[in-house]
Amino acid sequence: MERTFIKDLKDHIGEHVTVQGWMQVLRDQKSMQFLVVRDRTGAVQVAHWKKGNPELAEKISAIGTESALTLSGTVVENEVVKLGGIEIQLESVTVENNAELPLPFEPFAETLPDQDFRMDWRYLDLRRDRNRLIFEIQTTLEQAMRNWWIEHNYIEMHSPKIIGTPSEGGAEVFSMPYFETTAYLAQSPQFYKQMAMSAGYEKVFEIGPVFRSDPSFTSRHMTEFTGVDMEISWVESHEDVMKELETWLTAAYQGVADKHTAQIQETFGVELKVPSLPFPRITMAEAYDVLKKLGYKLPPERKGDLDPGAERALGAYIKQEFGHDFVFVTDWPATVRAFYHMRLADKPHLTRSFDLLGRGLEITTGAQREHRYEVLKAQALEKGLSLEPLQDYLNFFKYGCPPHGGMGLGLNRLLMVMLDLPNIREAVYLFRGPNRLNP
RNA sequence: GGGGGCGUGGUGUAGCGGUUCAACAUGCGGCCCUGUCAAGGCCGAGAUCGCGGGUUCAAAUCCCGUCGCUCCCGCCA
Repeated sequence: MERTFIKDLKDHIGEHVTVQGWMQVLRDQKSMQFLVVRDRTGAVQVAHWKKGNPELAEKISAIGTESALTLSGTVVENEVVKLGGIEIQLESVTVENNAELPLPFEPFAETLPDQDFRMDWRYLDLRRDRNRLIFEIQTTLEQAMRNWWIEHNYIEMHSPKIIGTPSEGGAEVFSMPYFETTAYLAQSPQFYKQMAMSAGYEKVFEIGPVFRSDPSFTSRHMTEFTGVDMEISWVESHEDVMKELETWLTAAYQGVADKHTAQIQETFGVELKVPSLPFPRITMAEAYDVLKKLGYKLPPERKGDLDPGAERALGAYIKQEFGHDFVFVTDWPATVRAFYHMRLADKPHLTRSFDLLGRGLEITTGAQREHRYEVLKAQALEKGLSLEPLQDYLNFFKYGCPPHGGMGLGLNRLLMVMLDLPNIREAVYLFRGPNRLNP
C-alpha cells in the first residue's frame, strides 16, 4: 500500500489511491455519502453511492467526526466539487475509532472553546490547521536560526538543566531533592555559555528549556519555556552584540518569510515583514524623554526601568516614527540589571546592556559581560550577593577570558510577535504555568 | 504576592429578582432529502444555572464566603 498525500491527488486523476487522514465532515444522504477527509497537506471530498455497496454505506454512517481512517478509491475530476474540483470515489475504508469528541471540531468556527478547556484536550486542539502551522513555522524558524549560526562558525552547546547553584541568584528557582542534597532547575544557560567563552569557543548558541518559578498569571509568562541563547567573544561593546543579534534575527525572519508568508497572511492576517537593518536603537535616557513627550507616566519607584505599558508605548512610537517592529533599548541603569553586566566606562551607573522589544513586547535581554575577575567580584558584592556560591562562576574569568557578550531570547515570545498571537499559550506545544502541569 | 473580570446542557453564549427564566447556536441520536459541499428540513436526548451559606413571600438573577478559570500589575524571556 502506497499512501498518497491529499495535495498530490490532482496528479493521480483516474488512478486508484490510498489516503490516510481524519474525517472532518460526513454528509450522509439518502443515496449518497460525502466525507471530507483531511491530512496534513489538505482536505478532499470522498463520495460513495450507497446502492453499490450497502455494507460499506453502513460502515460509513457509523464513522464519528475526527476518526482516523485509511481509505482507498479512484480519483476523479469533477468541477462541481467546490473543494479543489476533485473527489475520491470510495472503494474501502478502515476506521481507527468512532468515539464522540469532547470538544467541537469546527474548522470554520468563529468561537472556540475556552482556552483552559482546550488545554485539557490539547492533542485535539493541536489538530486544527492553524495550530499545526504554528509549529511548522517554529520548525522553519529554528532551522533558519541554526543555518545562520552554522554558517558563522558557532558551536552548539547543551548546558545542564540540573544545577547546584541558582544561576542568577533570585528566588524564582525551582528546587528539588537530589540524592543527599538539593538541586535547582536552570533559569538560564547564562553562566555556562560564559564558561564557553573562557573555554575559547568564541561563538556559541543553545536552544533549550528554561525554568522560572514565578507565580505569574499573564498572557506572556510560563514556568517552562524555550530559551534561545547566544554568546560571542572579543566584543568591544554591547553594540557588537546587537549587530550580531539583529543580523541573525533578520536571517531567521527571512527563512520563515521564504516558506510561509502566504500561509501567515491567510491564517493569522499578518503581513510577515523581514525587519530592515539596522534596528532602531534608543538609550534608556532617550526612552524616558520619548515617554514624557507621549505623556506616559512611569511610577517614580521604577528608577530608570520600564513597565509593560511603557514598553508597549515605546513599541507603538517606534512603529509610527520608523515603521519598525523592533527596537533596542540600551544603557540600562546598573540598579536594575544583573551584576555581570559591564558598566559604561564613563558612566559607571549605566550598563552596556540592552533589551529588544518586538511590537512592544520584551523578547530579549543582552549585554556585554563583565569579564574582569576583580571588577565582577566587586559588582557582585555591591549587589549584596555572597561570593561563596558564585565562586565556580567567578573562577571562569581568572585564567584568560576574552571580553564577550550575548543575549537570551524567548522563542515562544518571538512567535507571538511574529504571528501576532494574543497569548503565549498558543505559541507553545504544551503550556506550563503555576496551575498547569497536565497533560 | 496585589487588583479587576468571569463561572448557565458536550461546547459557545442569552437571560441578571417573579410573568414562556431555563432560551439560542453548535455538537450528539433518529427520520426525511438523486451530488452534497461550513448542506438543508423535521423530531429527540442533554443543565437541579461551580460549590456553601444568607437576604426575600420568591434567587441562575442580590449579598457573603469558597473553589476554579482568566486578564492586568509585580517579575521576567
